[in-house]
Amino acid sequence: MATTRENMSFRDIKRVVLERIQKRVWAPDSLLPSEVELAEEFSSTRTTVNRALRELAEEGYLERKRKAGTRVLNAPLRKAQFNIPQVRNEIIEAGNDYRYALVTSQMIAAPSWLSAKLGTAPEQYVLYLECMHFADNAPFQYEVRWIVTDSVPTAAEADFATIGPGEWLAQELPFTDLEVSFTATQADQRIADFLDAREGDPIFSTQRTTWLRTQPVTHARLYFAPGYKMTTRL
Amino acid sequence: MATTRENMSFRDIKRVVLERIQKRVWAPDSLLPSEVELAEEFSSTRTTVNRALRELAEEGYLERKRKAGTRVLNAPLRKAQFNIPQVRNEIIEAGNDYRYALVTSQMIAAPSWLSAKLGTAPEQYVLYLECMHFADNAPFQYEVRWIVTDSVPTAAEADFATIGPGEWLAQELPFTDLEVSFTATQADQRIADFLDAREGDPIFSTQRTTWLRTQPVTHARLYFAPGYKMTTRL
DNA sequence: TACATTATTATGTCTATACATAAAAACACA
DNA sequence: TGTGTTTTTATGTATAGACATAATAATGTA
Repeated sequence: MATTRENMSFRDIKRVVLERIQKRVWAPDSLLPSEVELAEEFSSTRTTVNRALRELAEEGYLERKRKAGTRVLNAPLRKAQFNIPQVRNEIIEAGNDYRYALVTSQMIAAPSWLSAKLGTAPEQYVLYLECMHFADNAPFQYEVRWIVTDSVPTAAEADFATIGPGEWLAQELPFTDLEVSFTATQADQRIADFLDAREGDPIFSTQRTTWLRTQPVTHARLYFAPGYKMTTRL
Repeated sequence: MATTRENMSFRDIKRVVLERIQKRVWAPDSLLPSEVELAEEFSSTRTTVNRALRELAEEGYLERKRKAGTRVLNAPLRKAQFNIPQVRNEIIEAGNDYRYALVTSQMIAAPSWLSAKLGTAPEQYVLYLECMHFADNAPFQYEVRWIVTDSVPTAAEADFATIGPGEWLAQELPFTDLEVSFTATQADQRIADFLDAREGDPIFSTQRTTWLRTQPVTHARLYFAPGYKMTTRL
C-alpha cells in the first residue's frame, strides 16, 4: 500500500496530503500525524514536510498550532485571488486595442466625504480627473479620480491627456496600502452617456483608495460598461 | 552604513527589502543583489534570504528567474484576496443574527446553458433550489442554486429546509475547482420581492461553479440586497 | 479542590551544506 | 557570420541538526 519508494519533493507531499484531505482520508476537524511522523512515512525530512504543510495552511486547507498540531479545516475558507490590473493591461490581455482619453482635469476643494475617507484636512485642494478607457473603441471604463497633490506634488504638472492617472501614479510612486471595494450602482445620465448605456442600467463599479504609509494618495471610482464580469478560477 | 548588527529573521529581511522597494532604493525593473550577497549583508544564510524573497515574489513585488536573478516588478501586480465565506459566517461576523429559509426545491431538467457551463449531458436532471438568507431578519441574500445529483447523490435526501445548500455541500463533500465571478445585474420582479428592493434596482451578484476533479458539482447565483459592498484591504 | 508551576511536545525558524536546474553567456566550429 | 555546444551562475530544493516558542498536559502546593 501507499508506501512511498522514492523520497518525495514538497510538491509531491502537498499533492498527496491534499488528496487525502479531499478524499476524506483525513476528515475535516481531524488531526494530521505530526511532521516527524509524516517525514518518516514519506521518507523525507521534517523541513520538507513543514514546507508542504505550511503552504497548504496558507492556501486555507489546514490550520496549524504549536503543540496542538495540524488540523484539517472543515470549512475550507478558500481565498479567491484577484489581480488588480491596470486597465490597459486588462484590455490588451483580452486581445483588444486600448485607447485612453482625458475628459476633465481641475483643482477642486475636496468634498467632505473625501476628506473623511482619506483623513485629510477639510477643503484641502485636490486634483479632480475624469477619464475614459476604450477597448476596440468601445467604452470600457469611465474613471473618476481624486489625487492628493500635497502627497504627489508632481501630479500638478503631469500630462494626463496622454497617460492615464492610474498608470502614471503606478510608475511615479509606490503605495503601501490599498483598499478596494466592489458594488453595483445605477448609471446616472452622465455615466450612461460615457459608457454608451441607458440611464438606470446596473453598473459594476470598483473603488480604490491608496496610501503611502499614512499619507493618502488617491481615490478612484471606476465604472465599467454594462455586462462587465469579474472572474477568477481557483 | 545600514549594517545589520544582529542576524535577522526572514521576516526582518522581508521588511527591509520591501522598504527598499517602496523607497525606490531598488528601482522598478532593476536587479537585486544575489541571494548570496544579501545573505552576507544581513549576516544570514541563503536559505533564509531565499524564503524572504520567495514570499515577496508570491506577494507580487518581485520576479525571480534562475540565473537571471531577482527583479523588482514595475507594475506591482498586486493581488487582492477575498475570502469566499459562507453567508452564515459573513453575517455573523458582521455582528448580525443569521436566519435561513428555503423557498423552492425541485428536480428539473438542466437548462441548456447550465449543461454547457457544467459540461454535463443535456437535459440531465438536477436539483433546483431557491433560498433566502437574512441578517437581523432583513433580506441579505437571495440564492438560486443547481446541484448535480449525479455527482452528489445524497443531495436528493438532504433536508434543505433546515440547512443552506452551500453549508451542506461544504460539509458533505470537498471541491477541487471553483470559478467565481461578480457582476452588476438588475432586479427583476421576483428578485426585488425577495430582497425588499424595487424592480430595476442594481443588484450585486456572485456566481459560483464548483467541480470535484472533473465532475461538476453545483452552480449558484447569489443576489445581494441593495447597498451590498464587497471590500478588502491590503 | 483550586491554582500556580513545571515538563512536554508539535510547530516555527535558522544554519550549513549539497546537488538540481533553467537560462544566460561564452565558446567552438562550420 | 551564424549556429550548435559547453560553461557558468542564480535560483530551486533537499538534508540533518539545532534552538525557540506556544500551548497543552502533568505535577505540586496551598
